[in-house]
Amino acid sequence: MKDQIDEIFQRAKEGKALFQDRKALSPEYIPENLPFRTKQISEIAEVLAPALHQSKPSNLLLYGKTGTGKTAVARRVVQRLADQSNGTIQTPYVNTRIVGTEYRTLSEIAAQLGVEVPFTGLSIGELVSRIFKGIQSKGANVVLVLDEIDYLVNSYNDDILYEFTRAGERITPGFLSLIGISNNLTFKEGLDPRVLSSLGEEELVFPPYTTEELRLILSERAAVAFRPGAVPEATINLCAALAGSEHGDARRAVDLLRVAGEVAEREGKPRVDEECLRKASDKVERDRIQEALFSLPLQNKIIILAASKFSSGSNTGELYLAYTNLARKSGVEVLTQRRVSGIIAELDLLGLIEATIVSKGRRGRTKRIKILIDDETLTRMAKEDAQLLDFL
DNA sequence: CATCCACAGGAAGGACGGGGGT
DNA sequence: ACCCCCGTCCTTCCTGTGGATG
Repeated sequence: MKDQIDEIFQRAKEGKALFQDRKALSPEYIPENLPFRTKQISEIAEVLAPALHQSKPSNLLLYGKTGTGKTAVARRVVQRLADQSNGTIQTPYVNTRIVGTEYRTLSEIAAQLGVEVPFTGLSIGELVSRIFKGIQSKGANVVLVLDEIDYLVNSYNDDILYEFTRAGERITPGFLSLIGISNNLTFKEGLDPRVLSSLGEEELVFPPYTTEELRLILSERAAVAFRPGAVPEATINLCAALAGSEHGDARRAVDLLRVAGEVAEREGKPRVDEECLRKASDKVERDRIQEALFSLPLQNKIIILAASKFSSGSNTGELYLAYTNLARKSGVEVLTQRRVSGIIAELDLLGLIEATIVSKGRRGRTKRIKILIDDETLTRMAKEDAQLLDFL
């Protein structure tokens, strides 16, 4: 018994020695140095520079896949701009996908500008005019960063962008410039031409990091985050390779390294070896699935359970029938096939099931559906929900 | 080689709940 | 008190379609 206790404490002591600054691997951390992005940084800085002598900078559009440094670069440059302006320039930042809706995007902007608005109840138009009024009354200059702007445009429309791109007419002494960040290279297609020509005054593309670049980024971060020698080079290489094969996403690479460190810590290993990394890779994926699964609405859960009855996969018609039975049995309202078809598409997007369109010629066209979740996880999900207990 | 199945998935709109302004 | 707005889920109605089959 004594040995066991000592062992745990010993692990904790060693584990503590593994990390020296864990924050350096957190998703919000913006490193002092942003490698391989000097060109983008200076271009953005040049576009924004006129702001410091009171003239409106061009609007700017940043493109690039997730984890290519768009957000970090934009935030860093904009923050410096705000610092240099002695408080004359405000730089609100909103990630439209994270806040979720048009309304919340606007109220978040308002909040960051110090404009008080109720968190619901107003019309979009009212919110927009309050924001403009607020800016106007303070005589402020604003450089607004809208992250994942493609989400906003695709889920809603470009009305908000239209308002902001013609803000010049409504804010007379100051200005409002827009930096849009998009993961999607084709999102411009759905844009109103007037918005496009204004928003796209300047454009900048962020290419994915190569495996070699990821390797350098990771070792730089590791040097800050971990005690010297805690992360062997082979681990860094593997981590870069894993993330590199998935479109050069630096955020994911860093996240993976952090989890690997936590695994090593928990297991009391003296260093973060390749095995830790592989375990971390599994864990990240499992966590993602579990998170998505457990937070599903009831109907979606029932559909997943219905899908799980077909061990070799099913199609939309079959699944709908099974779902209907299941829902009836538990006294839950039965949705239409159209809705179920929509939910199937959502579940596919979440990676919880795999749905591929197949054509069976004269016997129609449907989706071949397979669940990607093991029974054990599924059972745990059903146990969480009182209404689903019967299905076990 | 046209046909026709079994759906896919877009468009519009409705019910409902949370919350305004005046 | 009354009417308005938004977001979330759904429904209804609809047009579109890959390819085995007759």
